[in-house]
Amino acid sequence: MVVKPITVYNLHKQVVHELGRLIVGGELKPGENLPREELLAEQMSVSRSALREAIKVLSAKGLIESRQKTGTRVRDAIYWNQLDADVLGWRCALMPTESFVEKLVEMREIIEPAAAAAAARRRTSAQLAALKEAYEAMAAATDLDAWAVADLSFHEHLLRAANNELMSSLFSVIETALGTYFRLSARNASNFNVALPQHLKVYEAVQRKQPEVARQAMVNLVHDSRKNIRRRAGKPARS
Amino acid sequence: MVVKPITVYNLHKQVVHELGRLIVGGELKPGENLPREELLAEQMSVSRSALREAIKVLSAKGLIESRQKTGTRVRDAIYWNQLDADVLGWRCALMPTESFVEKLVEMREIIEPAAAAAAARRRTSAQLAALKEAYEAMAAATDLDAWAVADLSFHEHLLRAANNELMSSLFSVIETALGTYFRLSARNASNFNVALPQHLKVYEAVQRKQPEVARQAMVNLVHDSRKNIRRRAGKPARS
DNA sequence: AGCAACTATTTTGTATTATAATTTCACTTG
DNA sequence: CAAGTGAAATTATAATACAAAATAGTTGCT
Repeated sequence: MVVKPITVYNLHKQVVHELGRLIVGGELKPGENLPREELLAEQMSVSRSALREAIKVLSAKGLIESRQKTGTRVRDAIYWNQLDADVLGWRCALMPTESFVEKLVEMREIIEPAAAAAAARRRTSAQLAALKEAYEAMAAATDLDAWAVADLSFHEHLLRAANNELMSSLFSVIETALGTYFRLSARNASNFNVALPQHLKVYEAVQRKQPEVARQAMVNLVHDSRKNIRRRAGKPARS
Repeated sequence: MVVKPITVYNLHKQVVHELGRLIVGGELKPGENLPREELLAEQMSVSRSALREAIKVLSAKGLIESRQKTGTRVRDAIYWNQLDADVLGWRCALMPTESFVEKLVEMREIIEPAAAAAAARRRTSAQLAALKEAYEAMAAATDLDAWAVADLSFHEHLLRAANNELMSSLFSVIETALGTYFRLSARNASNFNVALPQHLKVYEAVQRKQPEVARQAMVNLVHDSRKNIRRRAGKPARS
């Protein structure tokens, strides 16, 4: 049985990730110049064409800036597209400071209650049904993995029910980034489903179209889950 | 007097915008294939190299997907990077539906009160000084333009004072997008500064480090400004 | 000496061509 | 009819040449 073909064959993507990590990881500092294209291409053993495709992508993400004669230089961090999935991913993987986790959690705490309220106002019956299904999967979960999957599904369906693609897009980016720290929001294997009643309250408020009730229920939910995250993230983040 | 040199000289960027607009504007529908590179390059009068660089950028934005033999096809809208500044910009320029403006405004109403609260907790004295300066510029404004500039500056400094780059990045994207509809949030030339007292309340709460007061003041502010936006955007959005 | 105009140089931007890799699809063969 | 086989189409990569822009240096003029 063959493991996998994986002749990557998207050289420019590899280059994007390699350079992206160097920049976000701080090995290439803002203001610094990249080697000129011909050299860099040789150093990375790719053609200038492939390298340039990568450079354009990184420019689009705001990480670098090219000018003739001057060369290609790393831009200051304030210009980076912080909400780009790649940029955020590199940041999480390479600079997992406790303060940054806090920022991600803060974003989640801002979005989710608002989304719950919006969902309570605007959810369709089909979206409600999907949310119910996710909740029931959570209730039926007997192990941590099943719970985690259902939990994520619940929140995704809730966000979708808010009927604002900007909101769900933001949530998905944030959630993916947070996922790199802790696969699940549950405390441990034994009492993973302590948050079930809180999810029920959110669901019921959305079902009954009570925005403020839904918001408050979600505030309580994320407030409790923050405590868990603190406990789990505290040690590794400090190291 | 020469107007400007502007030998654009970033062909791939032009191509990005041209194709991006076609896709987001709906002229190229999801599932549809672009002409193959050689043809498309000829149609747009650019080299295949420049075209490919553009294609890579659009792929990074989630708008298209290339595969050998199959070709390059437009992806479904759920995969688009909705929070990308370009994508959002095209969306605003090409599909200015009233419902989409509502979504943008909703995002703003979620972020800004949260940012005000965070700023009240974490602002440095330097950030407070910058905020004060922006407020004073608003107070001193004698015409609409000056007011608008100072207003934007106030909100930007507030967001920066929240010390969460994800939050300020999101705000900047949203604000830019909203800017395409109405250059300013003021009602009209005569009473453009009615919101001045509300801004003062926000500033004072931030100064005194009262998060909940700051949040509530900002809620009131954005709530009022929403009414203005409705009045200004109502007509053109419906047409 | 100082300033302006020109020139040379360096680096990215664009174009062109050739070849490789991948995937689909039709076709063949057992 | 199934499984493999090969041809064709399209993107992926590479290599090369030249154009444009911006900087730095140089020259020449006052």
